[in-house]
Amino acid sequence: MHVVLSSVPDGVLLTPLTDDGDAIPAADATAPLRTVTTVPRAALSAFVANLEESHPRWVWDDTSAWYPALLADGVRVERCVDLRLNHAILRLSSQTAGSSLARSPYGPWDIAAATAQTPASHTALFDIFDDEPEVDAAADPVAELRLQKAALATAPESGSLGLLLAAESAGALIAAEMRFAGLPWSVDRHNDLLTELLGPRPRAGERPAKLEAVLARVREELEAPELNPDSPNDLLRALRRAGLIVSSTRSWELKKLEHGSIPPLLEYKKMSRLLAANGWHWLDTWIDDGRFRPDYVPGGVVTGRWATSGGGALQLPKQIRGAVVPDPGWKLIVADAAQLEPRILTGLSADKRMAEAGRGDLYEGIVASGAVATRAEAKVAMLGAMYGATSGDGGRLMPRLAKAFPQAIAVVEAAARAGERGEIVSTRLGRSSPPPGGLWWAAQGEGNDVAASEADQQRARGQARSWGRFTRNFIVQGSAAEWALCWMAGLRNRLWAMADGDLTERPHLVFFLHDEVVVHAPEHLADRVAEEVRAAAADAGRLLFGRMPVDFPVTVAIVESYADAK
DNA sequence: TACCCCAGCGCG
DNA sequence: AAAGCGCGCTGGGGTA
Repeated sequence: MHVVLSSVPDGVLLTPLTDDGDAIPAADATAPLRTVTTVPRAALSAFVANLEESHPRWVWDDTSAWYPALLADGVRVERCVDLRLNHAILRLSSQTAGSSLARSPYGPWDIAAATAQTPASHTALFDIFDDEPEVDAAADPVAELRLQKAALATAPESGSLGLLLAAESAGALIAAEMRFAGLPWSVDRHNDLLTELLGPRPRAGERPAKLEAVLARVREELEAPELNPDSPNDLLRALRRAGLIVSSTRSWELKKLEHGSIPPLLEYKKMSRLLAANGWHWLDTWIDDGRFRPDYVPGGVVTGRWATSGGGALQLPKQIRGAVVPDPGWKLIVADAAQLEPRILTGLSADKRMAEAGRGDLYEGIVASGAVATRAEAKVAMLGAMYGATSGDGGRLMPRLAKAFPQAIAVVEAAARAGERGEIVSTRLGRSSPPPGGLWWAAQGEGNDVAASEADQQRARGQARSWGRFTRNFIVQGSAAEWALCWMAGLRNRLWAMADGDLTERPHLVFFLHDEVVVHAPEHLADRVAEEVRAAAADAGRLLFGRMPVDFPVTVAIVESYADAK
């Protein structure tokens, strides 16, 4: 059974539907909810908790708008349909391009997708709007659900695409649950780490002692007593005045220089970054009650990866991971999918030789195949293949990979060529890349014009290749994101089944980082959690690639601190 | 004051 | 090692 939730003036409207999206037949006396019902807001959680016993699929416009209030009332739900997230997938998927949904004008269900994409350069969707689209208060979730079901029915691979929709929605539940539970964070540990690395917390507006000390050395070496090291302009001028030839103040460029100012300057940059990004101010702002609660944004990246907003949750530097510690009597189980993206490529291409190389450590396997000499080379070559390296070590080594594993490399090359032509590519489960925007097509048009200048042609070629690198990576990164969603969704169910009680009394997910998860669990269950993590990974591999023998090994660490995991 | 963009760097 | 994917965040420096 589906139960659709929507807001009405006097509360929440609940519409029970069959799994096909039809009204519950009058003759069906077994349905737990048989008629459209209005429930006051204050009574919603209890009503949902009660109905949850019959395992319905809750349907709502936006999980992040509905679920936190339920969680706050102690209500965890098993399944949902997040209409906005699923709409975004169906709107763009090549598989549903002919559906009514894909052909309908842009409306309220597109807002999430459009706004999520505006900061990036992928403005294809947003180009369609002249202005911010107006929110249609009457956007009917029942009608939208039916539109989505009809769209899915037109998909040639409706099983895969349906799996993606379910996984995306499960991800939305997980995101809300992780925020609710929070990542256990020790303010004291964090403060200790900062004090050790930067010196004691300074008064407002002052630099910590250790920063001040290295800065003094930089100023002395550069003979620039007034230098503002945080201003790239100022710093660049000072470096040049000292006779150094530099084009920027990037660390990797500075590292190549021989000068007394460089070591303290690099130290300063490292420390100053920590202070600005994850210093005391961050601690005051983001840690509440011993928990870090970032705002996860499922589907926030075009490829289907999650984004976060606020707190920089996906960029927690390794330096401060020591502050992530479990509650007393609990453990952190940190699990990382080893070499996920190359293994995803193995599955996408069904390359048996690469699958064989991936029996153990994939990079060692590539070395053993004779393609390259060292593990480091194997890694660089693999990354080069997936990102589209054209020069450097990656560009040099990638052709050797193509020789040893032609089937796998052909898949990313084909995706790149498609992108260069402005075509759409899709992930394993059917998430499609956005089309290139109007500016891109305009540049191609100018470059192909008979009267095109050399510069026009170069610009067109450059942009075409750039879009090709995007589509090349899209199929791998996007399919990896799907694998990770399936992994987490499966793990979520397994963890729930391990114990009784509220969400945070059982083993539960507290962090997710593209190919890595952290579970917070009572100590006596930690070993079993580790097993479930591995089993869920194997399930995810089968969900995406069926009986294709691709291994997805997971490294698991049971630790007292996130910093202790590898 | 409010916003915008850039440079730089953290993560995968 | 420094070119090749996807992000978010900060402080500087500019404009309105």
